[in-house]
Amino acid sequence: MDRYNAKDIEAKWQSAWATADCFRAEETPGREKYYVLEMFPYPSGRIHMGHVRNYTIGDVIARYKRARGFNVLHPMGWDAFGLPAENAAMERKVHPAKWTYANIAAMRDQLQSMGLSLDWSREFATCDPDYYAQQQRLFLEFMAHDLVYRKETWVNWDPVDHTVLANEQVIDGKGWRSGAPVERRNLPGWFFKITEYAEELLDELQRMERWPEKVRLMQANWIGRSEGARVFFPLEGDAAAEAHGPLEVFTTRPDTLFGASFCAVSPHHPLTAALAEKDPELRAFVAECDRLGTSEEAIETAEKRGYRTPLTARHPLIPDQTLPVCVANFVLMDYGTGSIFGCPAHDQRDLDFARKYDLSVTPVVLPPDADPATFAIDAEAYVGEGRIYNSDFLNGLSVTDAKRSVIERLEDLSAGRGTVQFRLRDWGVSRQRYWGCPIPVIHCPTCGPVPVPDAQLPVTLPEDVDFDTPGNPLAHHPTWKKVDCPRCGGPAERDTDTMDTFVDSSWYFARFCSPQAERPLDSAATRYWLPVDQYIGGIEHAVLHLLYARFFTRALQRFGDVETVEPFAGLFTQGMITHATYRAEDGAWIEPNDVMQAEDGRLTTSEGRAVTQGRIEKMSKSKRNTVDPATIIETYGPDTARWFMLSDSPPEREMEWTDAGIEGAWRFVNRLWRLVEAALESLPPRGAPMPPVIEGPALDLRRQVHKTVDAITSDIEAFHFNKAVARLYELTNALSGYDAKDAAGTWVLREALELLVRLSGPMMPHLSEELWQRLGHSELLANTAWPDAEQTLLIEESVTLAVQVNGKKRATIELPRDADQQAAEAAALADPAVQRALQGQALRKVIVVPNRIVNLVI
RNA sequence: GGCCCCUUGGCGGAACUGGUAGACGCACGGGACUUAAAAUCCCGGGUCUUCGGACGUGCGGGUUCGAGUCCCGCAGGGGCCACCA
Repeated sequence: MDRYNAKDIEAKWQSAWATADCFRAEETPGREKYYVLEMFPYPSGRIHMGHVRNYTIGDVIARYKRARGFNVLHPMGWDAFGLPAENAAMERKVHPAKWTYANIAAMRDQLQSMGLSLDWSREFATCDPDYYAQQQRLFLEFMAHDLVYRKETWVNWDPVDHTVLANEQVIDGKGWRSGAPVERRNLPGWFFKITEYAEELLDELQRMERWPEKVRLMQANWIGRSEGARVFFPLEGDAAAEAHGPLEVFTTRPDTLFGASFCAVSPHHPLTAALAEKDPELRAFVAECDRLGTSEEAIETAEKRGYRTPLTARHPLIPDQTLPVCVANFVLMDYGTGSIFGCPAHDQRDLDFARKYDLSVTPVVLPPDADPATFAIDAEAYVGEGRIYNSDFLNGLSVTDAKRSVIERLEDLSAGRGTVQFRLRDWGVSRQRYWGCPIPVIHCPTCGPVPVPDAQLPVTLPEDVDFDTPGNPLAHHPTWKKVDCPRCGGPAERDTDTMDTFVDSSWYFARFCSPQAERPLDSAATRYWLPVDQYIGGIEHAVLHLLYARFFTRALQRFGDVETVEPFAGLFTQGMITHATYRAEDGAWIEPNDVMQAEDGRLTTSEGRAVTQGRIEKMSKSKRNTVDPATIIETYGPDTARWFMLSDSPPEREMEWTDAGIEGAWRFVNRLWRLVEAALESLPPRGAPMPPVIEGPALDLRRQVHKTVDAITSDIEAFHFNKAVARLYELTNALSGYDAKDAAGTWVLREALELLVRLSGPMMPHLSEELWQRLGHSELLANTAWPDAEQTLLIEESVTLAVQVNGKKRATIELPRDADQQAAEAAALADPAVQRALQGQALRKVIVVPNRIVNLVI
């Protein structure tokens, strides 16, 4: 008997599927569709284990749904713009396009070696001019629908690389590449109006039942709805400022208004700018605030600092009280109104600030058991519940009632109003980079920003660019940006920024419906295929990508391109792949490949250096604890890799990669092979009629097989792949111990093996396909329907019940299914172990749960 | 600092709405086959035990005939957000 030859067999079936073109998806009206999508990869050059897990899960679902008769769309593409390509250009003198497309070719080969049921005819990369041309059309649609606007804002600026950095690219206040301290700069850029949909994006989360609770919660927190009030404080002390109108602040604690002791505005507030014009000291203060980084560490260690302006603010509810107005470094311009009132007694930041600048601290919320005469605030603000006091008409109210009451009063006096504030900000998409989708706008000195006319699209990236000069290669290009204004014909310049790569991934799933369409989307195709029925990817995209895509889909609906507002009806977030880490004595990380175990169990490198094993951590290049999937697939074949990925750990949890684990999977692949091979000769021909009588071990096996069909079907539906794997092991174990005694016995054996192979199909497609052929089938397993369990075989004739005495298990009894209470009680009482436990005492109560348990209470 | 989640053998994990805790795999131990090894096959296992049983799902309490599952408190681990007023 042959050993399973992974390489030949797997290549054979991959080409058979390709020849049969099994996985090409076509719109078939009237046939129920199912769109399975895994988050498309960044073409770094090689796939990693996270990809293997992601695409294995997706492929199980896609193959299963196909077998269930759905018209499945399962496409693949490349999230191909981004900074690494520019870094490669700088470091290796290779053009980003060349580097990216070479990586795509290499990764496509690797993905194809996994045997995924993908429709490769729909493949595209976001850096294809065909794709980004359509994205530019969409950008112009956003402009036409007033969903994108231009403004100046504060960004992280790397003074060495001359570029804006995303927050994630600022590490400890320094640029991740240059290491230079990041500055804050005010730069113009384009913003998508995602905040226009804040309420809708938040509300709809409640109805997205097929999304993980965790992701919905993270998005809800990110959108951050707060109820509160806007309050107007009339300003005094400077004619210009008074003309500016009252100071508008946002608060979630209007109930503490009587405890206000100051007002503070952001260093970037217009009022600050107005005052700074004639106040050099204030200008210096603002400049200093800007030098402080926006990194986590900088914020944590930053001291609360303020600058006292000559202004005072009149309290809206206490006519004879005025409050000092400060510029404070902790007030953010882009949340609320960019200004606050400070109530030090009930807000820790305000308290820190008040103590430093010696401002008054008046408690207005009395904790439940506190004495109003003695309650005082020391170093900690009181933020809990309580009764309002020191607060005129609010005295005696609860916090909640006081909020309502004070808002009513403010509204009566036109001194404020109740409002809802979101944490979500508009999405800034301009990036000062080359390898991205050019923003299709021309800046004209007379006409302002002018959209590039449709006929002139796409605005393509120039190829002759210089990466040796720091900064944006598009801005440096000698001719690219110089154009005539499409409106007045005068000399003008292109926008030299490109779009955030998250824009590229915000609509690719819709483009897959009609990847060659002349317009961004073909509404007939999107109507048929969208929403994505099952989206699968990493939890790291819980907020940004998934929120942007939800926003985009709403915009696309407004443009008439799609019917749905939610892009992903079902979302599954897979866990990370972990691996043990190893370090040499000098602390250097050692790759698992280089670790050997000596006879005495000690670990060394191949050169004999001592190695210690560290914690099990997420696979990462920095810890060098990665395992290359290409090596694994080369050694064991894709089915073994896929099988191991699905075994043991539930897919949403972390999965530890171990050599023993992959070896175990390899053993099972071979065991399944041998099981079928060994049985082939004794089997009746394919399609032989079912024998009239099946009994004894054959019937038992048949019951188990059909129960397995039933169980695996629901396991796959529920993403419980580890349980499906366990059931296949159990069935295999049963088959190993099965001895076919007669014709009925071998008939059942054939049925069992065929079902075993069909159930394995989505998980180990190559092996299953080969065994299916060896069992005599000429039709591809990939084109074979999912089996149905024989319902009558799922019902047991006899059941085992546990018998408890006072809740402790004392025995088990066998009873016919659905035996009545008296029979169950009698059988329980007849058991010797039960009698021993009862010790002749009278029963006080008997609980019988049919087919489950008998509990005797004495 | 805020919000959320998790905790079951040596390990990963099973256990549908409260009803036989530990399926299945990994690792381990024993045996068979072999000159031998590998591969393969079979068997074993929560802990303790006076062999009757006792104790066991992070810890302490509660509800219930019955709790891994529900409730309260605590501890440990993890995640996300974070000068968000």
